[in-house]
Amino acid sequence: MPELAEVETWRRLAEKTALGKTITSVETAEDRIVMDQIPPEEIARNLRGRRILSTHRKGKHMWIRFDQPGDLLLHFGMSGSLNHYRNPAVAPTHEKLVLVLDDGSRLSYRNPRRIGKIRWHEDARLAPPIAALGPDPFLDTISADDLAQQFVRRKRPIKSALLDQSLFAGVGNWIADEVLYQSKIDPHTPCGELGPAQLRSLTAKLHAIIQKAVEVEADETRFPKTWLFHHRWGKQAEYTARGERICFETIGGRTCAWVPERQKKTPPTRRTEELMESNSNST
DNA sequence: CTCAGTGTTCAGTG
DNA sequence: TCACTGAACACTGA
Repeated sequence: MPELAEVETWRRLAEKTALGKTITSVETAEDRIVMDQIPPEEIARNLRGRRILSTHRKGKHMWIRFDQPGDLLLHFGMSGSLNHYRNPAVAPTHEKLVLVLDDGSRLSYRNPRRIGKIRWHEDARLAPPIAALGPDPFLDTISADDLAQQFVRRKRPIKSALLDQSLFAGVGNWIADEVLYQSKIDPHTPCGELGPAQLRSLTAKLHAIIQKAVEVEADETRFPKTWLFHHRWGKQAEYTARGERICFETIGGRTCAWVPERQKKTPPTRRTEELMESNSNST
């Protein structure tokens, strides 16, 4: 499930297993959809003999830097993953790129559904998809005040804005739904109509959820029991741990799982805050 | 057999 | 131009 937390977990895997090692050989698949800009043979030629110096991530993109200029960019799309193993007999299916390291172990990128890209760039930070990314909620702090500025007069539903990588790099469909559920915000709410208390709750939950997901290495079995996540897949799992009914609806072109009973347009917290503000203004 | 899906991009609309 | 929507992409599994 390649959203921010999964990609960060894979970056750490690469960091732990491959840092400082030299690539002795490279195996590539003949796949000109995943490797759409550079032929597999060229990627292999570029990589062979290089030493891995650092690993990086922004949003759902990760890249590896070497002892010579040129970055290897990995994007996982809907179904990709990164694996590390020693025994070639246990190789996963649909491997697209395998880096064989000087200790004999293998760092492997796979992508069964082929929506995802392996690319090469002199400087990944300047590469087209990465350069356009907004703040990453794990690397950067996103403040409620900044959001309030961004959202003035914006009418798109908050659910759709959360999926916008130029606003929240790395947030995907389940993280967006989880944030809205935990901060009790109706996913249809136009961005510009969100109150200050809602924006504070949203930013706090955004950081907390991602922090937790990374902390447990994106292992969903270790996500807190109260999360909507455990109940949002499939059609029959229609109730949260609290017994609330889950609604499935398309918003911003994606299926949104939400709980109308809990996620109201104008929650009590906002009313309270507006009263407090008008009181303090009038005194 | 049909359709939705953890993501991104691009054509099209107002 | 801008803000936004929806289809397309490739494949798997329910």
